[in-house]
Amino acid sequence: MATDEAERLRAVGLKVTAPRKAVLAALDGHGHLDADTVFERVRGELPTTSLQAVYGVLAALTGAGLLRRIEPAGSPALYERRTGDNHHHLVCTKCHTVADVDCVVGQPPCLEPADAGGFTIHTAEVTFWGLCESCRSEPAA
Amino acid sequence: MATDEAERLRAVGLKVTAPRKAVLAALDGHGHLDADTVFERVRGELPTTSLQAVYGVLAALTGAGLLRRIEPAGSPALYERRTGDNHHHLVCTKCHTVADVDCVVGQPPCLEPADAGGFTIHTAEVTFWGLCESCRSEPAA
DNA sequence: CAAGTTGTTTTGAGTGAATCAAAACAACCG
DNA sequence: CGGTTGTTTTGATTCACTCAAAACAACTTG
Repeated sequence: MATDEAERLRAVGLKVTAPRKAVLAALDGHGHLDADTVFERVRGELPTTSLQAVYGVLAALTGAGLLRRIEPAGSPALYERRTGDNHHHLVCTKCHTVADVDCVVGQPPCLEPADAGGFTIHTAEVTFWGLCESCRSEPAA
Repeated sequence: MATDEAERLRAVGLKVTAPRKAVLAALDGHGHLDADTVFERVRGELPTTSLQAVYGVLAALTGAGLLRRIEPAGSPALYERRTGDNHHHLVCTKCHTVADVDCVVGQPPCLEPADAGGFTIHTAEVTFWGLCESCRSEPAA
């Protein structure tokens, strides 16, 4: 549905613009994209869009809770459509591919530290590092 | 002990140099420092050291297992002396202060994902986000 | 302990990712 | 349809980090 994106934008009180719809569409179904890749996809159907607009849109959508932003060490920031379901990530140490994992144990936020050291915690983020299937079967670097 | 650093360098097969000893010393006791802060501290007692040397040293020591490097979203890379004990981190969403927490549940690596999705996992990294004590008592931004 | 080899540090330039700012523009309200 | 508010474009800039070549210092060997 083409208006699906417009709906979601309105629902969080954001103005409906072509770049915003295009960014939402670009991230649909596909897992984890960096700003540059989103930019390329958006350009495909909306060639006047600038990279800065994409950064602005990604920031707005992340702020509004429509997107989640993750920043695995060694990769540029990645954006994904799954939000609010407290899933976590697997990152390949070789090719930096990212996959989703569902919540590791129990209820969100999944974990409580033994001692919070005076902090008021609101989020727990878990990143698993390892080799993905295709990198494991390739000759070692 | 001034030779303590030299010992540790030799133990992992690295040449003993003044910048390396100074970097190890700069990180002693203090929790989590970025490259620039390490650079400033090293400069204090070894004024000819360049920032690039610090980057090189940090990379060498991290590679040798003498330091651990963490990269919380929104902060430059931080280095710490605790390694191999599988502890995790608390990061303040306001001031980006980092504190240590011990392993959350059971034995290292603390967690196993429900479904590894074909990945061969070797590390689990947990980051807790929240407000530190002093940021909580300050007026909100 | 002097010379050579290897690896480190300096010096200087360059990159990628992201941010900032001002002007042109478009969405939504009435 | 006109005005206000917020978005996007255009262009420059920053920050953290990396690359490369030449000068230099640590450990080894004779």
